[in-house]
Amino acid sequence: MDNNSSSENPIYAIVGPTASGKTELGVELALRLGGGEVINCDSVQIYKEIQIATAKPSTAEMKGVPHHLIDYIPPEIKYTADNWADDATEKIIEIESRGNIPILVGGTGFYLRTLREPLFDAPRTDESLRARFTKIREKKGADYLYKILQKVDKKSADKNFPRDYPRVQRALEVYFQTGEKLSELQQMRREPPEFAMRMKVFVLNPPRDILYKIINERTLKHFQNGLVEEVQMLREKGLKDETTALGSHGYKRVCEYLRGERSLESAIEKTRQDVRNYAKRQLSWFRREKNIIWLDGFGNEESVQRKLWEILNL
RNA sequence: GGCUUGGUAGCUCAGUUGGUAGAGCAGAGGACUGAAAAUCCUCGUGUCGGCGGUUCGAUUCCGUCCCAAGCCA
Repeated sequence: MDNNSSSENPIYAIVGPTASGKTELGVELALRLGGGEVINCDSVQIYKEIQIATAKPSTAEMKGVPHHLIDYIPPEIKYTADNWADDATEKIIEIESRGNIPILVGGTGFYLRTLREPLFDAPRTDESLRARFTKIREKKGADYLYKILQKVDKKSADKNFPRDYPRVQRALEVYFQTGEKLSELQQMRREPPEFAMRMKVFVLNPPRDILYKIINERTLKHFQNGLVEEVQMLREKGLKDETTALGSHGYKRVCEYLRGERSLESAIEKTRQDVRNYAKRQLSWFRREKNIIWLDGFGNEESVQRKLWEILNL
C-alpha cells in the first residue's frame, strides 16, 4: 500500500436517522466514485438471521457494490461498539489496500464515534459479574447500585443518574473487574486512527413529519412481511428473548406479543413509537457530533444527491 | 321530539365544597467512553363546547343553545 497517497484519500460516512435513505445514498456514492465499498455502521444489521425488521439492503439495492459487516454475527452473540470499531478498522485497511474507497453507512452514532475517537483499553465485560449486578438491581433497585457507585467512584456517580442503570452498572463492573475507577480510565482514550482525519461524515436530515410517516408505514410493512413468523422461528431455534438481536425494534415488541404480554395491534403501535423516538435520539446525537456535514432531506432525493456530488466535486 | 350522561392540553381523562387547572400517553429538547435499535434527564396557558344570568369573582352554580353517545317514543 502506498502510504503517501492513502493519507490523502478520503473515507466517507453516510449517517442519519433511521429511514432517511442512507442505504441508497451510500450505494449511489459508491457508484459515482467508482470503486466505493460500503461498510455497515449499524448495530443491528451486523446480525445474521434477523432480517425483516432490520432494513438491511437487498441484493438489488446494493447494485453490485460490495457491502461489509452486514449479516455476519450470530444473533445470540453480544457484539459491542468496540468490536465493531476493530472490525471496521480492519475493513477500511483492506478496502484501501485494494485501491478502493470505504463508505461507512449506518445510523449508530456511537459506533462511528468509537471509530473516530477510540475507547480506552479495557478488558471485555465479565458477563458473570454483569449478571450478578443485574440480579442485585432487580432485587434491591437501581438506587442501591447507585449508592455503591457513589462510594467506589464518586466521579462516575456524579456524571450519571441513578436510574440510568446501564451506565451505573458499567462503572461498577469496571471497578470490581479491574480495581480501577471508570472515571479515571475514561481519561485514557487511545489515539485516533490515522484515517480519522480523512473521514468526511454526512448526516441526512429529513423533515421530521415525513420521516415519521415513513417509519409508521415501514413498520406496518415489516409485520405484513412476516415479522411475527420470523421471530417465532428464531425462538423455536432457541434464540433467547434477552439477546441484543431480539431486543431490537419490532423484535422486542413481537416477543412481548408472543409471551402474551400485549396484542398484535399494540406491538405494531409500540414499535412505531420506538422507532420514531429512536430517530429523534439519533438526530440529537449527530447534532452533538463534531466535523460533520448536514444534508437536508432524504438520501434517495435527487436534490440531496446532487448537493453531495457538488460538495465532493464529483 | 323527550329523558340520561358527557363535551377540560394533539389523545385518554382527573380536578376545582366558586378565587382562570393537572396526570398519563403523544410530542419537543438534551445526555451518551465495550448493552447504543440500549438506557436515562428536562419540558404542560389550554377561549375548561357557545351565549347569557347569579356573584366582588364562574371552567365550577342556574338558564339556554350546539355537538356526541345511550335509552324511550
